[in-house]
Amino acid sequence: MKVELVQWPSEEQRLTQLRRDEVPRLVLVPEGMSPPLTPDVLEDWIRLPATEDDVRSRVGVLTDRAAGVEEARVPELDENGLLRAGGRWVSLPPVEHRLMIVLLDRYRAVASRDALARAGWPGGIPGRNVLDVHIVRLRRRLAPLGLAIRTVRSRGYLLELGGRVVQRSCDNQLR
Amino acid sequence: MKVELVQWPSEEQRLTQLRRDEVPRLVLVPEGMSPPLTPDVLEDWIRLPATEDDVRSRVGVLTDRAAGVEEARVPELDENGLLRAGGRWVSLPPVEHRLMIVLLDRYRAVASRDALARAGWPGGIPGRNVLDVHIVRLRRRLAPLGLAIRTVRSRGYLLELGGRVVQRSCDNQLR
DNA sequence: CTCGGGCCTTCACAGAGGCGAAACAGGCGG
DNA sequence: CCGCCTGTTTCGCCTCTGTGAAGGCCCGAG
Repeated sequence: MKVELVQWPSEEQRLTQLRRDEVPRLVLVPEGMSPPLTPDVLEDWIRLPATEDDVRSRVGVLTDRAAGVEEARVPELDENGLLRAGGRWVSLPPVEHRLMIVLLDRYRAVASRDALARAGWPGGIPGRNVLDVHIVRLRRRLAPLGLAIRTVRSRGYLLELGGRVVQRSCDNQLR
Repeated sequence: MKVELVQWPSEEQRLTQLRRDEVPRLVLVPEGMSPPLTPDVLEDWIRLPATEDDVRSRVGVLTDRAAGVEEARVPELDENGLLRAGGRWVSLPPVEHRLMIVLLDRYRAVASRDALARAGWPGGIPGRNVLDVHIVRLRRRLAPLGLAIRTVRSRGYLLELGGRVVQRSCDNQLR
């Protein structure tokens, strides 16, 4: 991911936004101004005036760290129905667990409604609407992890990284 | 933990040592010299000459990060039932001691109710509800240490750092 | 263009269980 | 006698799941 350069303190609002979106950023601090400090590993700052090499150095380190964070965002599902992604986790109930196995197996590709239905209900699908409902529930559960299930009309569903990590509320979901 | 100041490149060997020991460190880089770069979050560098304030700022951030890393360390339990975590400790009664051994063994992963029951009562589980009650008691004892036991419904429990993480179903809340 | 119908999304509800937690009782050691 | 540890009972909330029903979106037929 690209590292953003932020003027301080003139672009304070933009900095807040970038922090919330977990975008790596380098804050440019003019002489005599005290820097904004945070333990966030995706943020660094540099005192102006600075050489281009020094800026490049700090940007490079931030890029490496962002790559590590990105790596951690790849979801993993364990045998207990625990889904981990982006350093967070949620537990999935039995049905959603089975659905997620299929979605992860086809990660970033389409999982057909049929395959999902067969995986979720090996003994036969109870009702025509059940799958839809469970997809909705799964979506809500996945949102806090930054994952999203996209609909591919009349084909199936597709699991991928969501737009951005949504605040820990279930009300605002990404569509 | 104290942040070490390292001259570069004269103290290169010391820097290697500090990296290996995971000691937070700030590398002092003379003008014209390129800094040693690493994605390690416990290391930072600053270009000389620098003001004392700037050094203090970077040292402060490193201190915060080191505190975070320290906090995240796996809790330790000795054979006498003394549990240490986050700089504090509590003593655990026999049953809870045995439960905690299992929880720590599966730290941050699910420990099944079954495994916990077998560990807590090797001679057989007295009642069907005992485990729940002891988990509640253990929770209360662990809270002051910043540890939390999360429920993974119908599967077991999971020990992790307590605090702000809230994991609930998104479905039935707030109607 | 407009209408009708798939195809999805989401809400509301109810039954069945899992779990949480308080309250109570017995035992043991100081 | 008092305090701590342990087991038991009980009450009630919350979760999981399936079902019904009310739209919304898109596309082809007319």
